[in-house]
Amino acid sequence: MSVDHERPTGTDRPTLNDVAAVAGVSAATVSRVINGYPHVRPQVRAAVQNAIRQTGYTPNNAARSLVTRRTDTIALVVSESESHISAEPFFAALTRGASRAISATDRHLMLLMAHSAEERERLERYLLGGHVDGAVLVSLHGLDPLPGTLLTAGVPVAVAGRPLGDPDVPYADVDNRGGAEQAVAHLLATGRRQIATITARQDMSSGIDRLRGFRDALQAAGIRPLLPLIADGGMGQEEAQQAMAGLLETMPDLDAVFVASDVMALGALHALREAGAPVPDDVAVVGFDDSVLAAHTDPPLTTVRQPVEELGGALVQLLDAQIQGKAVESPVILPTELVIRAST
Amino acid sequence: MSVDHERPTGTDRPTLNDVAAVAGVSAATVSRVINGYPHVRPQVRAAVQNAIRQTGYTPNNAARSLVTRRTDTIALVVSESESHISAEPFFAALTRGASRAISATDRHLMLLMAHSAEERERLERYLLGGHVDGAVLVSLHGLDPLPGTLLTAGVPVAVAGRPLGDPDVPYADVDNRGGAEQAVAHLLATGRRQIATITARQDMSSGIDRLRGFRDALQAAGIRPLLPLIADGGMGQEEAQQAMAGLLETMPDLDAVFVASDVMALGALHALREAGAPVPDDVAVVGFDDSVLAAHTDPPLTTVRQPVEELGGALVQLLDAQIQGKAVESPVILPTELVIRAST
DNA sequence: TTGAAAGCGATACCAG
DNA sequence: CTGGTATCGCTTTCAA
Repeated sequence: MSVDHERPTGTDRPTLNDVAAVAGVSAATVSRVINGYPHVRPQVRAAVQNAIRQTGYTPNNAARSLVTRRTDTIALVVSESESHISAEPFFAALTRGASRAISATDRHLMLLMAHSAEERERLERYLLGGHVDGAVLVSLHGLDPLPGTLLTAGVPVAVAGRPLGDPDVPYADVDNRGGAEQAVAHLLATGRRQIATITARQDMSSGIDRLRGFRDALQAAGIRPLLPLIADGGMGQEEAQQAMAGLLETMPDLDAVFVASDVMALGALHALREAGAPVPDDVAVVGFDDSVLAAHTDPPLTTVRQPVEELGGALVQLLDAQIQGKAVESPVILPTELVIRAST
Repeated sequence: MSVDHERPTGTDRPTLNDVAAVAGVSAATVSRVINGYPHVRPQVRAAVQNAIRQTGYTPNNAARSLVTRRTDTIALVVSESESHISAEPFFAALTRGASRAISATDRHLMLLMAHSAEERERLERYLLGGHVDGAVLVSLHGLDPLPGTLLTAGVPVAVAGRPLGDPDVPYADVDNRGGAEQAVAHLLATGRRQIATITARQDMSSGIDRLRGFRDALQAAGIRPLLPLIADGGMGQEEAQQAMAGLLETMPDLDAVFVASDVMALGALHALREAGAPVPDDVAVVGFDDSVLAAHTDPPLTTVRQPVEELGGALVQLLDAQIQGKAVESPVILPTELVIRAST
């Protein structure tokens, strides 16, 4: 209960030597106990563990990392521009999954967001500086050179979502193509034939793959998707709403639409309501993501659920393999699942 | 392009000495340049900066931290149980705000989530172990002793949301009470008089404060809120829906309801639709949060916007003050704003 | 099985 | 204004 001489911040934390003194052994032995080195007499081990408890010792990460050259830290890198409102649930779930996997291996999660070009540069320097044992990269845009740069510098990398550029970088993704196929198959199974799609931006693999799945499913059913049935929905709800309105005008006998995201599907629902086309009686609607929105739209939205949290875990495993020098089996593609609600 | 002898992870990064050698100065001088120490000749400074660029040098954090006893790292601590879907946008926005503020001071953000009691303990040890310069605590439950523990151990702490326990811990919060008052004032201004509320769980300050604001506003208007007009909405949409149904039964001449969150307000809207009570003609509804949902409900929801991203920034500032030994002005209460839509 | 001692890379004090 | 050097706390040979 000494009150005077309070140092700024826990200056007086016990060190390895303090523990060693209490246990009556050398610092080296304490270190061995802490790191689970096998050849230590049980008695000594016990004594050391006692001393650790008594002193309330915690290893100093900096000192440890200085000599081991490990940081026990994994970076999760998020580009700011992606943190659109609609992407937040995705980001949150991915983070949760990654966090869980990271703590399971007794490491820590550093969250790196670039809010500007300048920070983007700082971020790159940091990652190259050996401050983390690996990096999960989320939401790369177009042909971002970052993964390649890191890999050649020897920094383990795992990318969320199929990267558009280098196909050799380890990545994990949800089965966007398969999900789209499921959605279309479901529409076909319920008797729809004039099926349109509203696509998301085609500069991300998810957008591309969902469109591809759409096409594949129709082709497999012997239907050639008509070009006018493919509308660019941009990213947001409003754009999708306009796209839907456009589709209705061009193709009045349309009976179903597969929309590349739930938020966009919401826009489509609005357009359909305005046009007086009942859902699902006139037009069936399928979204993608199974976001919170989906259960709450009117009518509730049939959509494709993607295992985002698992994706986070898979990405960490991809890093783990690289760190441990094991064979990396990339890509990891996680299955999606159709969630049927009232809109179809 | 040497392929053999690939060391595990960038083992051969340049050090301070390498830079010093290239620049033809001592390591001490290089250090001074890096840390912006003023008394260095411009020429020398330039030479050093050149050498840094040439060598691609990045300071080794571990080594630096070992001697400075700073980590340049701020922890963001999230209790797992809070990461309900409905809380995700809050969490995402807070993180973004904190991240921005943290990088502004050239530090890094460590994201710590406790997924179990065991991990919760590990987390506490970690924080106490001096591995971070400060911790932002999100979503404390009830009377969590963590902030107190950390503070007495000399670890700077900032809590998101008014903590129920120790009132002396530095915290920042949005003006839940004021927001509720605004909401009720708006209802009163539009002629409503039979105003009910559906509260959120009363084990978090946000729930308590929103109810308090509701009461205060009515009292200020000379209306004594009738007890039957206060219904416990628990947390979720379903519970709120039931609560709304109950309210309608007890108080059939109700003309407005203030609901403690948007998700819960959605439940209320459902109940009202089922009861055949048009919104806002029969009953006006106000939510809280201005979440993504709010703009998309039917009708779009009047709600209270809270500056969550700013909250994240404020929390970091609170830590900053403590780290720098300046006076900490806590609490910081950020203003809320009424967003009027079609539900009122 | 254990101890002694040499660093890991950067900072900061003390000379000069 | 700049250089030499002790030091931070821990891991890891090398000997014993």
